[in-house]
Amino acid sequence: MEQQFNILKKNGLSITEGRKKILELFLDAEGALAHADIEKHTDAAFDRVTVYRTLQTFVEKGIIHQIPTTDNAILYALCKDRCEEGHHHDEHVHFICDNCNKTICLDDVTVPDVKLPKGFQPLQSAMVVKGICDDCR
Amino acid sequence: MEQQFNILKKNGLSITEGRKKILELFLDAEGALAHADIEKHTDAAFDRVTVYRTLQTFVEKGIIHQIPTTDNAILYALCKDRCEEGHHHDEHVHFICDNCNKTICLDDVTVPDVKLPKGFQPLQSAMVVKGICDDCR
DNA sequence: GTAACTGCAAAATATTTGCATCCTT
DNA sequence: AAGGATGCAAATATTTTGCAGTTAC
Repeated sequence: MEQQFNILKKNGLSITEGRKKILELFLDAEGALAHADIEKHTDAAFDRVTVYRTLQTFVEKGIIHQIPTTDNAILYALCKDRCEEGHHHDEHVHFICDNCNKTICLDDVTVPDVKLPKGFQPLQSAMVVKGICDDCR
Repeated sequence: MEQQFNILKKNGLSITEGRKKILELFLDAEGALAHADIEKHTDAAFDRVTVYRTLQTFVEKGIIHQIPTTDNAILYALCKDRCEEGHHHDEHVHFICDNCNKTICLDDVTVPDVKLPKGFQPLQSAMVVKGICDDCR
């Protein structure tokens, strides 16, 4: 069943090879992907620039979201149902393994609310835990 | 009182102009600084490469820590007492204002523990909240 | 004096932009 | 046919590395 097709259609995007392929990667991926991962997995079938533009489009449409990291490499991961255009609800925790370096979306672990100082209004929060993942111990 | 001097001394680093100046910036700064901020504030008095190396050294020594962001620009901020060499305890929440774009260390807000799935061993966690800061409402 | 630190040059990487061409609708 | 998407080339920006000269201790 062409899930990629539906996602693109629903967001008013043209159905193209590149978009379908990149979307497929995300659907298949366990965790999050960096720009470099995508280039690697598509085997240079698409121009580097196209990958940049596709990722940017997907983020704008709310199909994927960005995950903050401390190593100058933005990670991207599929949004779940609650993400909508222009308004992400990226409320699950991400785990980055220090050993295998994979990033895993812990969909079942929600980001806890924190009490902010007076005057701070939260709109979105993200949490990244580093450590050793299940596979690497 | 030469606080910069003490910090460098304590960490076994040579006292140099560049290090003192960059450290001073962090001590004065409200929030976190990006590499670009530092270059701007030092008015090109130091080589770009020196800034990179100084920041790297400070991170290694546990004087500053990196803050994850989603915009391909690592932010740095002074560590508090609990950071030690090679082992950061960056356990407070960071707030990024959608309006003024400043990043603020909420030193009093600690990152809550989350219950991870079986097999995942946490070593370090970071939390970033985006929204509107106190000054911008 | 010696080891550590810095600046310069240059290489390696990463990202953005403009434009002509091709594809989707 | 028209607008959007892609590829290519090139401009920018960012980060890393090597080495020679300088500085802190």
